[in-house]
Amino acid sequence: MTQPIQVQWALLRHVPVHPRQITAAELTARLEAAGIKTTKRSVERHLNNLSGIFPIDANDRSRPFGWRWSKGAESMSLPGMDLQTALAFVAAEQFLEPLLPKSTMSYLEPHFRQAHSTLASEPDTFGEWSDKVRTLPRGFSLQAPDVDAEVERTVYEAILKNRTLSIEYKGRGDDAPKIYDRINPLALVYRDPLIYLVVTFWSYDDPRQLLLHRIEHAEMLETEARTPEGFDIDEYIADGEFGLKTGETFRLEAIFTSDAAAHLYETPISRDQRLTELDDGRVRVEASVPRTEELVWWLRGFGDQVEVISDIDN
Amino acid sequence: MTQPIQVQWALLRHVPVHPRQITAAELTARLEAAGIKTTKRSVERHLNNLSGIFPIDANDRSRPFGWRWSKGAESMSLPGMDLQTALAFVAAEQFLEPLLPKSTMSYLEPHFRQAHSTLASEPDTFGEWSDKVRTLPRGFSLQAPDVDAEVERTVYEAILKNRTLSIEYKGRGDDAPKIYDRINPLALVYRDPLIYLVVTFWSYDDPRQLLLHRIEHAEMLETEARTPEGFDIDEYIADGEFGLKTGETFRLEAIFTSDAAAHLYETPISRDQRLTELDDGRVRVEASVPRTEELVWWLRGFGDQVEVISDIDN
DNA sequence: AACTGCGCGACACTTTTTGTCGCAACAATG
DNA sequence: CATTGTTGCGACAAAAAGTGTCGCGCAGTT
Repeated sequence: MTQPIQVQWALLRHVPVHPRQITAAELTARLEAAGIKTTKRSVERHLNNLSGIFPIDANDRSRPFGWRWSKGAESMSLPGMDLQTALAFVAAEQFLEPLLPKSTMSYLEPHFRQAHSTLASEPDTFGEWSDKVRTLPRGFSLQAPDVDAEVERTVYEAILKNRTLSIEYKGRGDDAPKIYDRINPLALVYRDPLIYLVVTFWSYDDPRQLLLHRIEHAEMLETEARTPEGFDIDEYIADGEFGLKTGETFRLEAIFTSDAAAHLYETPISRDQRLTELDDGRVRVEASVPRTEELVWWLRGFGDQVEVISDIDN
Repeated sequence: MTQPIQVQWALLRHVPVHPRQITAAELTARLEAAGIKTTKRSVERHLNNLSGIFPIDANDRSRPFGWRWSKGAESMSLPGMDLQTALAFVAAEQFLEPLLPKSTMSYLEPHFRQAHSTLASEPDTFGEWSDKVRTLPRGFSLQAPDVDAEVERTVYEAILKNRTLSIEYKGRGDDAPKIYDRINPLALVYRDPLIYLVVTFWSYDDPRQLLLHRIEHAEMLETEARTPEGFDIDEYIADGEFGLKTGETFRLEAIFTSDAAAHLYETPISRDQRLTELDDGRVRVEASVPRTEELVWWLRGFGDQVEVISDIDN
């Protein structure tokens, strides 16, 4: 017979979070599949028991009771979070905030909360940890649009299960959403605060991009999605579809003012970067880098603090 | 009497990860403090038991056995990770990779691994999830320096416990590290892939910045650290110490080419942004934004695709 | 009104857990 | 090298918890 803790542990792991739920019978089957043999009755008893210790509860509106983790349930990690991990999470949280839409962040929220409470409960700490940690993201941050949580859930599930979708999509400038039926989700591309869904319509083969936050409603269909022959997300991106054409590697030569060059000592452009201080105090930089839009952007950002010698515009 | 699962759970939470360890006696005390009354013997028995189910083991070299989570122990979260959370972690991982030094990322690693295995074991999935998710970080990415793991651990602990440090620091251009004794760690600032440690030396009051990856060795001392009167990390940053002076909010007016303006429809500069399409197809943008370096950088990045009308240089 | 599926109490039985005691192994000490 | 204090752990009996099975009664549904 399996040890009770094992059973309980398995149960805790198989109970889903709030909106979803699972019946005792289903749980019994899952445990069976995982190699743990029990009866439904025992599962019921365990669940009742555990609900007193962990934030899980039964939804007794649906007749075969639906078990689930309570709404605001904290995440608990094993092994318990240590100080370093907690700080890493705090930094991650601050960096990600402008990069991910709120709804996506909300899934990480329990982990961030756990990090906070770990730091707060660390013995011998003095003063507020939150007065001591800051993140300064580089770059200008734009306002992130919100993604509908339900849409996000459905789309994610469809893409992983390779199913077609029926969606209501409101393009820029459209007054009312249009309905698209039988679209094939191919890939999900996170671009700063935007999430793109790469799809094909119907039985067409040319991939299109949809913005996740413009999808107003989504429904997963039963039909399996069709991926056009030879589609490869990396190739698709490399083709410049997201304005990110990756060119060949070339030798960049530029002269930076000493201020502008300062951080190149800490964070080189490339592994083979060479810095030479010139007589006038400026710094000559040589490095092999791929010819990308991002590079051009980066260099332009310096304004007249940098003089580019090699031909970057191609 | 407390339920056995509660005891076991508490034990699992209090056992530290590999390099650190804890004795059965100490654990008993901790549980006692947490309101769980048991005997050392029971704790021992539980630990022995749990070690068969979870990756925890006893270091039997030290005489009072030291219990700990095994070296490569996977992280296990409760509630179990669902699909959405797993995808959020994957996106987070890809975004953070260029932003955090390796050693910091390594603390998040177990969670990323858990996300991967969640996605891999999701039932009914078709094809590889990793062929379907990509992140395109904006901005040019530089090479991140590595931080010594031991240094990171020590510094983090010292800053949270408000203790002084003794460090060996090798400044840029220095041949050999210099030793600084009795420095007071004040704050930790994450700046893209760099981590700054804001400190004061000795009994001086002016804060200085050290780069974490330039610290070659660190030792936490017993003495309590001294924070200079009135030090506030936010003020310190706002003073422009990290090249991020935050100016007052002003009205930005600029004309973008329609290509460059495209994403402003999705991600506005500010909540009050107003876009007007001009007769020549270009787009006039008006928005209230704080006058920052980052803004100037961002605008310069567009090159001649944008014509700035308001005076941004102050 | 009859039916059906489900939660749950009850029961007898099995397995775990618990506190206590004591022994053997070990480490440090004189 | 004997000694002394500590530590892990086996043993044991009592207490508690977990298990499989059965069947009653409560809600929806037909």
